[in-house]
Amino acid sequence: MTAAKRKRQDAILELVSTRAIGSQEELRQLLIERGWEVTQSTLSRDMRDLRIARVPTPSGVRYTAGEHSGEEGRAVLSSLLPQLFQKLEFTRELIVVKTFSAGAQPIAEAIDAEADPDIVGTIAGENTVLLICRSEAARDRVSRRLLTLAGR
Amino acid sequence: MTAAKRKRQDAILELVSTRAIGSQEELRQLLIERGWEVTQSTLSRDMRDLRIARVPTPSGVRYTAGEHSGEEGRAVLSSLLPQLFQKLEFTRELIVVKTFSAGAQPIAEAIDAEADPDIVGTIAGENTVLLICRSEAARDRVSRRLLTLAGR
DNA sequence: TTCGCTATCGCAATATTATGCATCATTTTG
DNA sequence: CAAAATGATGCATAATATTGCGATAGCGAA
Repeated sequence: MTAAKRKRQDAILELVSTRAIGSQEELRQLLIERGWEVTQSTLSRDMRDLRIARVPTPSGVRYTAGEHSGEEGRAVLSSLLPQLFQKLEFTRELIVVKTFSAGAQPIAEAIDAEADPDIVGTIAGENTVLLICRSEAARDRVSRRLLTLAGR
Repeated sequence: MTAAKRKRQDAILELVSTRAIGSQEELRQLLIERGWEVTQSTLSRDMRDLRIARVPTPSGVRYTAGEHSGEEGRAVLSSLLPQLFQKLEFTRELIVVKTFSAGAQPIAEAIDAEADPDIVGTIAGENTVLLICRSEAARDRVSRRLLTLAGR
């Protein structure tokens, strides 16, 4: 696997988990805008490699990257947050992180992976992550850090 | 929804979750063996209704029924809206749905349950639901569909 | 039952995705 | 470094999936 291919597939995963993409051709355009010029054939193969599923919905087809996808080399919080973070609110020792669609799961996993002592646990829905912190002080530390990592 | 269609879709869900099916044509054959004679077109529509995902793997394509399967989401929303919907307005990629008293929460939940890629997220108050859409085009699709489901 | 309406479905045309093969690039070997 | 081996990609085309539209079946009203 060449470096170029790996980076392109990273870009694909990021795009797919960030936006609602409806065809390989559409994905191709987005990649071209970002400097990756490849044909649909290649994307078809990339999609297979990455196990990206094609899900038909009432309002059109959408691609989604399942748990299988980024398995090797799990994404770190600092690369995920700027992409997926939407906003954050808190109360007491709880933090509610709003993400773009389908962003909650990967972010929660990345947070779990850090095993931050300030964080008791996480619960992830579709686009919302609930963080249970150790204390209100912990909540402050965590929320500040998340905002920083997200680039806010 | 006719009884025949419902039963056929039940059969499809069972087949898909029981076997490794690689194409709609293959599924068609299995259905024929079981007494359901329909064309691949119909199966394409059933797959969409049931949100059955098409997952490419190194060893071929496979269909999988996720958690979304079944049409609870649609059923709920389509039964809720005619009851609770009052009116709808929008601006940019936002839609404001006005409902009758206490109608916002259940409608927002039903919408969330659909995981429509056009919708970034929802916020529900007492009788108002704010829908954040992916784009203005998405907003158009969503608002049209809501009006239809509501019977307007 | 008969009429009128809506949902389903098949057919054919389109659109989208997958793949065989040749070619070009990259890495490995000697 | 040269040659060979392996990997990646484009092109053309096959395989699959989706959709517009007209036909028909199913359902409720009178």
